[in-house]
Amino acid sequence: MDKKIESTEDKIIRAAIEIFSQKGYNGTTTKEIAVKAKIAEGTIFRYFPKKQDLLHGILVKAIEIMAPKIIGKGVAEIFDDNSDKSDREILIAFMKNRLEIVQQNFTLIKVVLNEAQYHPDIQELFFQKVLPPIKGIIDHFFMEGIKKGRFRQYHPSILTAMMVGTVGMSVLLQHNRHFVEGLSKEEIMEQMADVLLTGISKN
Amino acid sequence: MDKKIESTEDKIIRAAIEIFSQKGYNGTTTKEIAVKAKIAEGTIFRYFPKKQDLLHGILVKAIEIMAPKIIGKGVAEIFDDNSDKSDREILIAFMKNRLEIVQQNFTLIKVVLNEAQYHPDIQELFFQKVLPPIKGIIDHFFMEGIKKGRFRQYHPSILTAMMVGTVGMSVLLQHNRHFVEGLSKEEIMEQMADVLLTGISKN
Amino acid sequence: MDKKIESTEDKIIRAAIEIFSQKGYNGTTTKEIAVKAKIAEGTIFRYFPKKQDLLHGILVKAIEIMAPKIIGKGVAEIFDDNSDKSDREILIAFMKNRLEIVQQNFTLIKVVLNEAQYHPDIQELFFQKVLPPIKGIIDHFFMEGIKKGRFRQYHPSILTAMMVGTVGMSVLLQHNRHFVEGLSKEEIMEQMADVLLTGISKN
Amino acid sequence: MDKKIESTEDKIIRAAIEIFSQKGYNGTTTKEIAVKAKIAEGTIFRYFPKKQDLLHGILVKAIEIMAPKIIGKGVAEIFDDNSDKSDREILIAFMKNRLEIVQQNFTLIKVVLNEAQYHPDIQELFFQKVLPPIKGIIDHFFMEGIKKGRFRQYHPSILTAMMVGTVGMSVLLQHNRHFVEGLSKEEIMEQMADVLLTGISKN
DNA sequence: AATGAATGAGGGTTCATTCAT
DNA sequence: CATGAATGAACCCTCATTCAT
Repeated sequence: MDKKIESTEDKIIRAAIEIFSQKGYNGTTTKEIAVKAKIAEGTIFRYFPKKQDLLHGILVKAIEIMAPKIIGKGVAEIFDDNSDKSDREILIAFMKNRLEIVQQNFTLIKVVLNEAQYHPDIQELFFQKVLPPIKGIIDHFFMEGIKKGRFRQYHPSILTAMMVGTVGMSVLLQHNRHFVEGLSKEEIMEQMADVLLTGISKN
Repeated sequence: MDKKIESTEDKIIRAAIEIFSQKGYNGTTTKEIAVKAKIAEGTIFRYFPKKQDLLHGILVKAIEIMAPKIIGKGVAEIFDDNSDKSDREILIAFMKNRLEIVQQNFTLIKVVLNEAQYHPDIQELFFQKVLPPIKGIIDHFFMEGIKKGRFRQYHPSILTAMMVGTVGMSVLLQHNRHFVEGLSKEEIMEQMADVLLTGISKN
Repeated sequence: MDKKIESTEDKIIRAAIEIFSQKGYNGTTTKEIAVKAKIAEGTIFRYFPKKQDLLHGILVKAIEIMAPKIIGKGVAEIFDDNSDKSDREILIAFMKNRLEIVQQNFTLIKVVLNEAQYHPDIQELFFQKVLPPIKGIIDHFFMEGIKKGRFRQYHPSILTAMMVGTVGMSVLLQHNRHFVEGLSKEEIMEQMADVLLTGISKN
Repeated sequence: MDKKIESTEDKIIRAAIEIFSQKGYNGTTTKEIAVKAKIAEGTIFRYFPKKQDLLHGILVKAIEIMAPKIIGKGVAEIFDDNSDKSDREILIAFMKNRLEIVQQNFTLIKVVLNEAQYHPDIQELFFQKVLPPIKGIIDHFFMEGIKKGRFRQYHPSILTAMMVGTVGMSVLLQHNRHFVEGLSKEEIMEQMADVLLTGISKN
């Protein structure tokens, strides 16, 4: 009953995300998208007059889907629900939650990040609409810690960058079983959070 | 006088790397490469019978160029030349050196990493020829620190992953001036190394 | 009003046969075919993904068109309708009928025979699907004559080969007015049939 | 010692004939010819400025090689040396001799006949220089027979055509073992000659 | 004379886009 | 609205031909 009510536009977007993530934008034909979406090739162009427009549609979709998860519930939930937890537990919960979100929307994120490299308009949208709120929240998190004297005096954006880099790496590690052997996804994330936290914390 | 003695094959490879890094493999035409290399389009196919073969040529080039830098001089230089330095100074030197190498070969690395996503054979080569030696060296560095009791008991590969992620992020930061404002490349790298080191070190 | 209802596929096949017969497969461009068929070049590839496939399409067409003419009506008609005629009249009718069929489909046959030389798959199809039935019928005709004591004891396949060679030559003679001067198509065919018949007949 | 003294031009011609006969003129690259002739590709163009010129070279070669065999020795030899033989023996010897010549120069003849279809200048040369003498000789042979009252009153050119067609078919039969089973090359030729002779002879 | 690297026009083929149904 | 046949520009690639060595 989920598929039945999916609009034609959504079917197209979904198919496009999936194939773009596998073959890249330029490596994907509109025919392939039509087949995966189970519609006629011509139908795509009723919704997205140019193939390019599909990328914009995807980015809009990405913002729609991820914005609430990242901005809305995410932060409040973690910090409020865990107000009685230690810093370590909070950071780990925070990073695990991020990892979760990224992994759930992996193909979507992959497409956006990959194509942003080559499409200046996508890039611009990404740097103006997508990145700032995410960065803002994490920056804020670290700034609070610094202000409250629990974290050392680093530039918050650097800590944000490191956390993003760390979470990013841990995502990539999930896709490369040989890199770290013998540890579960959770354990990896925890050890990484530990290193970060120890490096950041005042004592 | 530099260009005069460059072989036709090298001219092609160089042009291909440059344009692939800007537009991606599938977004680049052999015509564009020919124009940039200032040769006839047909000449490309004397050296690389299929466009695909250009990617292999690039990967081979990448291995040729970077292998000595990463494996050879890099490690010995830093650790031997700095044997009287503190851990902090060594790690910073190490990471800065890495950053330098990555930045000097940024377009080349960008192409390889991007296309490895879509070309299984490139991916395989990368995971079998390129990644292992790099990972081995860094793993070794951290294992030594752990063995000598200076670093805590983390899984070395996790520390490697974090360092790579950190260096990777710092490269990206160079290309996004808005992310961290007010700090130089050096300062960013140093703060990051500091966080890592503090997180890792025993005391 | 004839052309209007011709399918795009048939238009392509027809144009291809015509140009292939004039310039050979390798001497013909898909562009030329498209122009002659009055369609866009790209359209050809909706029906025949590879240029090669055009040859198969033509061979299939050839079998479709000629099989009924050769196997079906041809034999029955001649032998049944002429049961009261002399051997000479039957053979002449038979050969004339064959000549007619070959001449009507001259370009088609020319293409198949020419390209069979260079395309093993076409060759195989020809020797397995096209030749056997034709040879079978003619062999049968001569075998009957031999069995009934009207023809001498030659190997039937040799007589078939001679008849085919003779009809083939007479086709070529139509295209070379200088070879036999002063005789009509009918007279040539009749004299040839006469020679054959006299050579074959018992008395 | 045969190859050593072969001129570069002859090496090219020989290689060209061989490959043209296998792949056709348009299906053959000058590179392939160069490789088979064991020379550099550029060398071909010193002798034959255009690829087309190779065909003329081949035709000239064909005339050079075959003219003496067909016109000169051939006829005299057979008729003089066999003056005490029966008509049947003479005709068989004649046809066998022709068959021999054709088979020895099969690739050469194949190329000329095939390409004459598509190259008007080759065609013209063939119909003006090659065909007439051959036709003339055979016509003469049959005319003599008719004049001397041994052969019936057919148009000589028709008999020539049939003989050529018959010899031609027998050549093709050599390349198709399945057509006539159980008979040797000699037996086939003899039976064919028998049919022709019986058909032609007066009693 | 011979070489073979370089050329570039042109070939087969792909694919985003249009449009009549 | 949806379809899919048709389009043709542009792509990758081939190959006859040129020319510096």
